[in-house]
Amino acid sequence: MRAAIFPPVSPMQYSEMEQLAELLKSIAHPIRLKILCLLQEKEMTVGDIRKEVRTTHANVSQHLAILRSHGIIDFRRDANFICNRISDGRITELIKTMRLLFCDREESRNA
Amino acid sequence: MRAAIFPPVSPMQYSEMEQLAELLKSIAHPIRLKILCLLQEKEMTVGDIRKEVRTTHANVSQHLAILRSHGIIDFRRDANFICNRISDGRITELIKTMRLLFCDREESRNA
DNA sequence: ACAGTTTTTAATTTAATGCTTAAATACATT
DNA sequence: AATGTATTTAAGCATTAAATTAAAAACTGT
Repeated sequence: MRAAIFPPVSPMQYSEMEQLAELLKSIAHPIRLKILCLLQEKEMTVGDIRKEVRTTHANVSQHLAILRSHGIIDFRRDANFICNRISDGRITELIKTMRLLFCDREESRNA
Repeated sequence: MRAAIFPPVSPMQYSEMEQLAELLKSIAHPIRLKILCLLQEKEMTVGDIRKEVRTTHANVSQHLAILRSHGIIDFRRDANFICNRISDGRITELIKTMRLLFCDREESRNA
């Protein structure tokens, strides 16, 4: 396999590492990860999500707030309902990559 | 843009989400992220890493232990030096993807 | 304006993380 | 075996994160 498919990656300033770590922390939770996977398919309300996740409405709402505060998701209001959706395409890509690397069977495990 | 470049991704069991969240948590720290970026290039000792990171030897060692306990890195002994290196190719891929998505300038920001 | 949804906020408790310091272990050299 | 260097471990403390519960907002329909 060739070495230079990817362009040279940028340096790694500490501030960049801090920002990236912040972002990763915000998605490094089983419920938030699940929420992001669900939102890949369609927009969903707190209630919709709660059905898939086995916790309280309040808790789902808190997790959504965390994702929102990091600009990862977005919402629109429809009457009483708040429809949440992914707002940063990079997150969609990242989730896809992670699922390919770590959730699919026995693949791409070598350097 | 086409929808089906990627093969269908696997389901999302809660246990899988938990595992993945664990893994993400272990890399979601600025120092550990920096360590992983450094180890992309070459193997390094605690001392080598400490020069790049501005913290104590003990602290670097603790962060390395966390990465080791998740099977992300590996080491070999050379006299009293311990040379650390990445042991899971999927992590290399993940780091590369993240740097492309989030550290390079102004790119790939749209869905 | 009142009752019925849906969602958010706040307060509390509990658990997990991260850093610092100091002491211990592992190996090499003399 | 004694000293020196590299690394790890352990204890203590401070900070942050997560879940639960209860109360408050935001909106709809009557």
